[in-house]
Amino acid sequence: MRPTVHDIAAAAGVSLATVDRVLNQRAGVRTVTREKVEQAIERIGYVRDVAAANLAKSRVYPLVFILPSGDNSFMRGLEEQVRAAIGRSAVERTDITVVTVPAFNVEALVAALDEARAGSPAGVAVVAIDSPDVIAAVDRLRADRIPVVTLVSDLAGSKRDHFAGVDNIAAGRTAASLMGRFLGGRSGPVAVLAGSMLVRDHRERLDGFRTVMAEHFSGHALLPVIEGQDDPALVERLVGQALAASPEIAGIYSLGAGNRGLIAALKRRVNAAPVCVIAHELTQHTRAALNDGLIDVVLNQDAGHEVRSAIRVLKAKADGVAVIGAQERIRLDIFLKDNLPFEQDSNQMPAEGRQD
Amino acid sequence: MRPTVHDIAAAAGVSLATVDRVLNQRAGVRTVTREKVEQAIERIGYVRDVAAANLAKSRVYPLVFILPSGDNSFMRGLEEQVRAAIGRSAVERTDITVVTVPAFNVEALVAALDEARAGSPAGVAVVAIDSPDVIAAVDRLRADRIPVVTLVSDLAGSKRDHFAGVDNIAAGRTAASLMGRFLGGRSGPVAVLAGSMLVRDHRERLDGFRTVMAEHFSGHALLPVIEGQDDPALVERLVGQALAASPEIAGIYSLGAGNRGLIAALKRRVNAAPVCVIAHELTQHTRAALNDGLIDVVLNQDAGHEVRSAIRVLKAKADGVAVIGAQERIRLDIFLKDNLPFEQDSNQMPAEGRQD
DNA sequence: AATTTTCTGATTTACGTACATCAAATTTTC
DNA sequence: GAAAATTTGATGTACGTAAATCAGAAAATT
Repeated sequence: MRPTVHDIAAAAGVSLATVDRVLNQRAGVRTVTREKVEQAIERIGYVRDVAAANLAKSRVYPLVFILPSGDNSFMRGLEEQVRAAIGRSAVERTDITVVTVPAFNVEALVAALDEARAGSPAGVAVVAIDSPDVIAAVDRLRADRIPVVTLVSDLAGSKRDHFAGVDNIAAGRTAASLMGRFLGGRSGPVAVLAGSMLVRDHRERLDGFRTVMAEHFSGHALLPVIEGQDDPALVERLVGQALAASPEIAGIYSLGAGNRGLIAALKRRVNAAPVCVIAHELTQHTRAALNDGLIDVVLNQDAGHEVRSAIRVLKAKADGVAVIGAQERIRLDIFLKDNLPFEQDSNQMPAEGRQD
Repeated sequence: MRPTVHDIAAAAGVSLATVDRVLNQRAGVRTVTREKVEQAIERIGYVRDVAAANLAKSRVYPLVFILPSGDNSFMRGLEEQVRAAIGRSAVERTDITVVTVPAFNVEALVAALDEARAGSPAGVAVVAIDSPDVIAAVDRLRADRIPVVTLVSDLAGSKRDHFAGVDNIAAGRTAASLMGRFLGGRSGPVAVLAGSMLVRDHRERLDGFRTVMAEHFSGHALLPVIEGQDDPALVERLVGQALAASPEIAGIYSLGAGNRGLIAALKRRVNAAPVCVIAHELTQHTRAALNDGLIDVVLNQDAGHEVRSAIRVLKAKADGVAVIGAQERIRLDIFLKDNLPFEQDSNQMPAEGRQD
């Protein structure tokens, strides 16, 4: 049987009330007594029963998720996953608010962070923009002891507790490695398509990609980066221009969003040499393009995992409790046509999960 | 506020005791009354507070994990992950027993399954061998209403509740796709190294690999499958012979274990043409070989995820509760040198997880 | 209509922790 | 050494559910 607070009291030779004062860091305990209790806890190996504690506290975790608005498929998928988590809030004791702010807009994001802070939630998850103002806003939250998790794009230099997203430098390196090998003997330059250099994830992917291309595949020149602002229409226009200007392009690495535009531009090409295309994020568009052979590789981060991980971490931080490190590492999925998972409605409960 | 059992009682106009009888399917409630209560539950949207229920029940989940013995690195890693889970058992209310049986030994596995059954645990997780006797043993467990999850290798045709492992056909297809593209223009046959055709995961990987090679890369002949019994010494000998017999080999797909032997055989080659090597499972050996350029790709399944998923599913099945489907899908990791995760001791708690 | 059987209600205790109150004991301060 | 301040103990209630007991009501059987 697992030891309880009563066992601590007996082992330390004090009353239950004193144990409670020590456990919940309440005032009114002499240092000697406190140490006696702490030693007893150590000795008998007491671990607080979090479920019972939460029950007694009627604990709920008010959380705020701040996401970019707009019709970026990946971000909408992310939002959908947050809403799925809201559906589980009764079970998970969460009370989640979703706030959306215009993409790449520092001011709006700072305002949203400060507003979240005013509500003093148990934690905040945010898709960060890399800017000193945002860092300051995040640090204000931390100063109020509100845990913060960055989602998808990290915020280096801030005091955020955790980053729930993939290693974007590794993602860029992987893209380059696959690109170089898939191109094999073929020659020709490689184009890079990004959203904006304002967000850290895009910058990091580019860095990783450039490094490996230069190191191992220097035969392929890199064309100047195309910044498409994650906007399909703009992307389509810019990629069309690039393909027209350099018909000998051998590969395209799309490290941001707006892939609908890329796919449209690729479809318009006729009788042209094959291009190796590597893109990010598995959406209905990239999935279809992968199946059609228009895209060769999709690098993906599982939005559902990221959201669930962010929630677990925020709850743990709010309780000052440990986290299973390996479980919270978000992995980079590499999808070829051959290992595409079956499409599934993320809100749908699996048949196997029904009550007997 | 979330509705409780008291609210059901009030809404249905019955007593708490009756509600309890309905909720816990105890006898002594007329059908009409039962329906009245069920409707009330539906109407007010009651969800059982699992934490409180478990507390009241002092519920623990005795689970049995049955794994192959031997020095297969992946299986030992799996066992380590189970032991890590045992370390969390106080928090997770589990009581896990690990049983190891000789690999590829149907009789021993059946005996272990029957012994587990005798202890009437809350669930059993098993690395299955594909055999009618094993199917029968699993179905005996299910007949006793003991949930069964197959781990790593599935057991088609059995009544197992769930499979915690990767899609091995997709894994084989992916291996072939990468192999074909990495070989690019190069010619030469491809060798396949398996452990045993007794286990379903190996057969499925082979099927997937053959299909895609035949479909898209028929220029590369497939040499007869080498069965190395997952034994490094045997593998080294057989691969050495194969390389000597067919020096023009362009690629090797190792779909089983015993990769230490493969790596040793590769290292012994000098002044030979490059061979594209794709192997399964990230262990210290394959990791080193990947870094050294001896192996090009490692396909991996995360043992920690599989174990945690198996536990979650078994607990959920034992409680007759739904599971988040997407969370329990075990993904195929594709590792190149460039996206290798940092090595980390799986038992080690991350610094960030410590108490403040 | 009387009896047996089956259902339902009322009530209590328990799970492990949190939190509050009040009295009693111990220290500290002057 | 007495008064004041601090520390500790004893006790009870609460969280939401499980499970048990026993009395009483309703239904089914004779």
